Amino acid sequence: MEQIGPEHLARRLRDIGQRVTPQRLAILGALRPGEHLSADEVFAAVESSLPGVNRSTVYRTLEMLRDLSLVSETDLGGGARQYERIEGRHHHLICQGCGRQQELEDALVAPLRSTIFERYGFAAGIEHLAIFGLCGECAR
Amino acid sequence: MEQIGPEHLARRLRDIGQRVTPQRLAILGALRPGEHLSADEVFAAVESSLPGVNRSTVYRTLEMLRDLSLVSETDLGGGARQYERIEGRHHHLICQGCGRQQELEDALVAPLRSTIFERYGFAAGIEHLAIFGLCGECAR
DNA sequence: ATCGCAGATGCAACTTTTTGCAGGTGCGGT
DNA sequence: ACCGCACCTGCAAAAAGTTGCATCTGCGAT
Repeated sequence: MEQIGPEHLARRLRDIGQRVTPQRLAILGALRPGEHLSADEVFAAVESSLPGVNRSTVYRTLEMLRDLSLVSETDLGGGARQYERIEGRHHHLICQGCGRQQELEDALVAPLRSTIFERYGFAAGIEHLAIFGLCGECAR
Repeated sequence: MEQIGPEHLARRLRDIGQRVTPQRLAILGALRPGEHLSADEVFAAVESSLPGVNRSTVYRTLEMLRDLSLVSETDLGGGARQYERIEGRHHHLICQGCGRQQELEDALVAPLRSTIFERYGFAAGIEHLAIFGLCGECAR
């Protein structure tokens, strides 16, 4: 059971050589594992706890957090991308027929990661994959 | 060696129950395997061969072609998504350190597709994966 | 060949995301 | 405790992508 607090986040940022700013704490604090938010929703949440924050700061910070693998960014083609704090790898199967989503355990994806490393020496991230296709029902 | 012409594309569209329109032929015709274009570049190309086409038509058509797996859509985080005609599956390894791209054969990804199908009965597309991470050089 | 209509397109407004730049601020070094 | 400056942020404008609606058009049925 991991407790997350401002100091925890601050340490995590500092550990990876990033500056700790109120904006970043607020943005990271607005995200939690298992909850998908759009950039705009993040903005709204941050705005209430720290008025005056700019949209572009939210976008830039989310981009940075994505690059650091602290946050996943997923484009479900629905007009706005979804952001989520990463706490352990997981993936989604998205049916293009009915739109339903299903979680996919990382165990199935892990072999791909290792194969890629063996074959290319490439350390693949693959923190959060969005795999599109057709579910059993819709395939018929 | 596959020859592609307007009639070929038309047949392909009709086969999957889609209407054949000059706009669609032009858009599909502007794309070719191995060449990544942004939506705007597609628009420019189409515009010259078929003046008056609207941007939103380009976006809507690209979206449809993506859903039909005729075209791949990839977000390389560089401001605009890249589109490419699919002729056989292939994937990319993208290094977040140096930005270099490397092709990844589908053979390595195919097992994931089958595992997902066995386990969930889900027919995954995965036509064109963009996998981020660190190449051998940058990992050091 | 013609008709009818579901599906496509053009248009315009709107939302979402990116970018250049000027000023502000965290934090390592003193 | 204070300085300096590289890194951040806010701002404003532009670029990229989406949507609602009225009109148009491919194509199956007549």
